[in-house]
Amino acid sequence: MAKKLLGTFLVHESPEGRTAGRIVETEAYLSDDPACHAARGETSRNRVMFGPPGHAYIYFIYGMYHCFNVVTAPPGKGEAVLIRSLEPVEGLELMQKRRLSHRQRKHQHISEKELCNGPGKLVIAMGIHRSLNGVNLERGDLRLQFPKEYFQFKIKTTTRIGIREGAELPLRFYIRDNPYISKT
DNA sequence: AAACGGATGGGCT
DNA sequence: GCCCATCCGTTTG
Repeated sequence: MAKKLLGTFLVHESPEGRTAGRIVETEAYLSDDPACHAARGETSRNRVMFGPPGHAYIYFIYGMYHCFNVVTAPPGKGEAVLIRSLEPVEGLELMQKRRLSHRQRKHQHISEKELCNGPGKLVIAMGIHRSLNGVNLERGDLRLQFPKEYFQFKIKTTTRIGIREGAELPLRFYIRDNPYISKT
């Protein structure tokens, strides 16, 4: 599913406006994987990971940021895919405004490449709020939209970023040669 | 260009 | 009390 989500569009219709991006980098977190929040059973934080697939799992990290995931396993299993980078497609000015408001030096410009090239960054740029934790991504303001036309790309597989346990597992995927990746 | 440390607070043992 | 699926501004080479 982490590979299958590459190329898919993430769309958010918010009161401020509409933003959209193409998913270009993902990581899988599996039920038997020590880096997975769900690996040691259900808690109040990871509850939606054990719910139906196609819903949003959003969690708070490092005291300042949120990460957005898609639940990808049948109820009870506890698996999700972290969305790590988007290629900005729509609402770039709104993305810019949201990103700048979270910075100290607010006059500086953020390049298109850096708008959504990281899990914390894309959550800010897309205006994804913690209140969207658990929503169905098939319909609603925050949704996944599968592309109407297929286009070819090659998938690069690497190890995941920012974890200790399970760091050797090949569970990070990105579109090869895409310029909007967090780290190559 | 890379390396480093501070910010900042919820989750879990 | 330690850990953490991160980002940013500053320092160093």
